[in-house]
Amino acid sequence: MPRLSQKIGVYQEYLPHLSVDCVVFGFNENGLKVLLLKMKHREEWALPGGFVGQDETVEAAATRVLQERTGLEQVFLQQFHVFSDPNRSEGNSASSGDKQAAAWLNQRFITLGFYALVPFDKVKPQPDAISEACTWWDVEAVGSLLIDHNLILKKALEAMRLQLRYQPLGLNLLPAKFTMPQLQKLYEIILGQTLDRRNFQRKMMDYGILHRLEERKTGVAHKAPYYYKFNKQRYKQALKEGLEGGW
Amino acid sequence: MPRLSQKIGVYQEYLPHLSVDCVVFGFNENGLKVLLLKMKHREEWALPGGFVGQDETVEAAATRVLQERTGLEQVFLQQFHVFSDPNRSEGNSASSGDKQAAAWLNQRFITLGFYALVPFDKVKPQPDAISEACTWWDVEAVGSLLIDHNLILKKALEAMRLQLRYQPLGLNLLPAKFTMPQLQKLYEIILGQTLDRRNFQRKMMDYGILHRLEERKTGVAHKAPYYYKFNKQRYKQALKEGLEGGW
DNA sequence: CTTCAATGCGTTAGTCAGACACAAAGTAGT
DNA sequence: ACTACTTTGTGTCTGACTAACGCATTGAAG
Repeated sequence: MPRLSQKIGVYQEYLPHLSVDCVVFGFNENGLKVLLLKMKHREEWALPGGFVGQDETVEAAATRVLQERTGLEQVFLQQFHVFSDPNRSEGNSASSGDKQAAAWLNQRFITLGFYALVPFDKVKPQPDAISEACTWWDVEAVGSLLIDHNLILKKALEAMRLQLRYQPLGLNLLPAKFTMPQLQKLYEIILGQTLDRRNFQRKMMDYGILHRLEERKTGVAHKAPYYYKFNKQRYKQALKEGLEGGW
Repeated sequence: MPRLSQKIGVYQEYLPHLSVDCVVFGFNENGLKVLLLKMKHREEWALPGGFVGQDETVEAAATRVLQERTGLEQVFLQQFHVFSDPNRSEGNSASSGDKQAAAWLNQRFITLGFYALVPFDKVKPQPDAISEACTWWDVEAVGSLLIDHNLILKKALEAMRLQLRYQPLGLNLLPAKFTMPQLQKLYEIILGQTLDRRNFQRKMMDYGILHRLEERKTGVAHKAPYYYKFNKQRYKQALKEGLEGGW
């Protein structure tokens, strides 16, 4: 019975009771987006998720899930919370025809929440075997999600906005060369509020993680903005040490 | 992972591959302390840890571990990181006589890091079944710990100091009534730097989470300081909303 | 009752964020 | 080509907050 053992083998590759869920954020001019999956035979949409291999770090597992859904190799990934309510999957028993699959899916799962920041326009959302769709949703327009995924999304948003206060952001979301208005738009969309153009520029430049190029953007209406790029060394340093003094 | 705060022979009560480790911080006049266990037949000290029950949240598991080691019921507990390097327990195979125990302990473990803030003088450290000692260590004096526990401790310190910037702290570490110098000492010890007495007082009072009592401390040399207590309602509100504006 | 260390309260200078003004640049329409 | 309009680059002002420090008060010790 090679088929059966193969199937069993698939799940045996993973650690039981443990899953990862990824809140994948992207942004375009219309707002902050999150990548969601529509499961077959289910009403609700869900966060892309997966399991942890026997010999894999949880970061690697999340990266793998992300690679499969978005095609992206290098993304900014951050673990932010562990969700472990024993009843979190209440009322969501799996109804697969495959008994092995059903048994696996009906376990109690403790899930590790990750959020990722990805370049919206470089992502080609791809559904997995058990999904019929995989698309971007406006964060504001997300309805009722599977299990506790609404809670996971909410926590991810909080964690990301908090992190924005003391860590730089943008290296993994913007092109190598970008303009100040682009960067500001990113911050505004993530924070959900408008910011003063001039104060924003001063603050960002004072952080010392940006370098202005001589080159200006061409082909745009009105005054051509300068291009900027991140000083990656200082950027990484700021990631470690934080941006603001505090005490 | 030869740390075990539970009885032998009941491993099926726990989820496999998953553990919790608690970095328990306390403080006294001499500095910031961390609670460590000395395992039997082992050189290194270790963080108190345990496993997650089949029907238990990870927070409940950490709380249970803490209760067993410190006797405390209500503590400030915070999850801060998941440690999942497949080789993290490299070179630390369990050598228990109990084969069942050895099999359990030699699993690969993904551990959930929690840090706790507890009132130093109310704790009665108690070793578990497989430990010969459980005592406070000065954070600065901690030597080489079991497995990756030095890394866990380092990450916990970073997470706690970061959290201090935008959340109030002290409710769970200080007596109900305390003086301003006491509170300042706490902050100085946790942050690892001295602070200006007068500016500290102003800043804390401006947060609006403190209430000064009429009562003054008695029996002290020199001028008697006022007692303060936390306004618990505002304190909890500040925990949720954060202390500083940012953007 | 003098000394002394610690506390309570206040003052000043420097820094930073927020709000806004104005000049420069580039496109589009006439 | 000229004007109108929009967007960007830079500077200024004000209020709030932080850091640094001065000084009087308190209470125990000698």
